[in-house]
Amino acid sequence: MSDGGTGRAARTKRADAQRNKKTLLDAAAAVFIASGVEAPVRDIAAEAGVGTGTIYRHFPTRAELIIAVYQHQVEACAQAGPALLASSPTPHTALARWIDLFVDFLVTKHGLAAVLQPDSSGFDSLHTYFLDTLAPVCAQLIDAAAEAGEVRSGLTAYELMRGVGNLCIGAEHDPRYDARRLVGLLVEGLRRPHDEAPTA
Amino acid sequence: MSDGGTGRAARTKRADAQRNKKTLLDAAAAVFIASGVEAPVRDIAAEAGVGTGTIYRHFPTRAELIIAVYQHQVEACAQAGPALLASSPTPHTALARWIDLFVDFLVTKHGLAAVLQPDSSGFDSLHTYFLDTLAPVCAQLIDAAAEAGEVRSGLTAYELMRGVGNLCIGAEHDPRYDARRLVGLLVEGLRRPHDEAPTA
DNA sequence: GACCAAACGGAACCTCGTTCCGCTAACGAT
DNA sequence: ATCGTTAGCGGAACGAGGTTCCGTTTGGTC
Repeated sequence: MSDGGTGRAARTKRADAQRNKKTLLDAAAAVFIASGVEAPVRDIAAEAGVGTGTIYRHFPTRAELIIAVYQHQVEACAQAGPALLASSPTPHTALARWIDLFVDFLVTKHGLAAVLQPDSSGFDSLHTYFLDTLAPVCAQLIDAAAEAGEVRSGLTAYELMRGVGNLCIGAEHDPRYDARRLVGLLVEGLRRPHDEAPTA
Repeated sequence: MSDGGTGRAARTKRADAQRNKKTLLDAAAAVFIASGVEAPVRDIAAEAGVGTGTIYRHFPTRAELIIAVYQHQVEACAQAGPALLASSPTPHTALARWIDLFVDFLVTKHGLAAVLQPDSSGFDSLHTYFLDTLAPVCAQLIDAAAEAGEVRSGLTAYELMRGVGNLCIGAEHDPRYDARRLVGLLVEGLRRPHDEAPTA
């Protein structure tokens, strides 16, 4: 077989390529922390000590690089959903806590929220990845809360995720704007008034 | 005196300059409707049939042009505040209606909301203009509602405006995302629970 | 050690905001 | 009506950013 010595099943990447990919991810993470997610690709290349072409060989687009950098955290957030549902007193509390997690994540990554929207000039893949990963989890929490009669119905998980994401935009450099508080209000508004009839 | 014939008090602009300014505003408005607020300056220049330099003579920056185009509507929105307060059954209702007005405005202008954030690469003036114009009105409505004991305290008009603006981002090309609904939820969350003590 | 495709680096390209500057023509003075 | 001044104009040029291209380097194989 043409399987490389290191190799698992199929075609293994060349050693320097693997090394570069990791170097790039580390460099990108560092630059994102230092300069925000909107940092120029060239800066990341410089930090990693590679040419710009190398970045594009590994990540077809800036958005893919961002996805790769945050993938683990997004997945961790997704996995926290069921756990919170199990450990929280009520589903609405679980939902609120889970959203807090998400907000903390977004708010601490400079500029990430801003780039989460569809058609943000080629950032569709980012938007899609985040939403595809997290919306199902969110839906599960919403459904649980709805079944418990704690929230109004009619709001989709997609909408809620987008709303929360939007509220987090620009929170990082503006001391006058507290995204957490607004998200809290939104989640509070989601709560079904006691006099309102359940849908189910 | 060096006062022009047409002139009011001081130096009057040349006739062609005034004409071009109006042409530019019209062209910009048309292009914004057709292609969104993010349309390239060159497109606007082309639509108006002038060179790009001409745009910059009249509007030092893209943001200033956008401000000029929407100035009337923003001011109309600001003026609607007191009127709504007078004509609505309760201050919270007035606030909700006024915010609806603002949301309708934002949602119908493709991409406007997205450009309303601070440091959106040189769009600070836009952010400042919108907030300076509308936040005081919003504050008046919030205060009235707070005095009536209808809303929680602690949220600034600035924060609310930014939150609402953020929620409107990207609402225009995404049928799955209804900004109005989310803003409605937010305003609902603002309502003070009946069992909560007033602050004042 | 030689060969070859995978990977690399970075110049080049495109778009977009903004600036610069030589030319045009509006307008007040005569 | 003509002239001179200069506001105003057009669009080339610049810089920044994402992405592509291609000649060169190099890891892996025989």
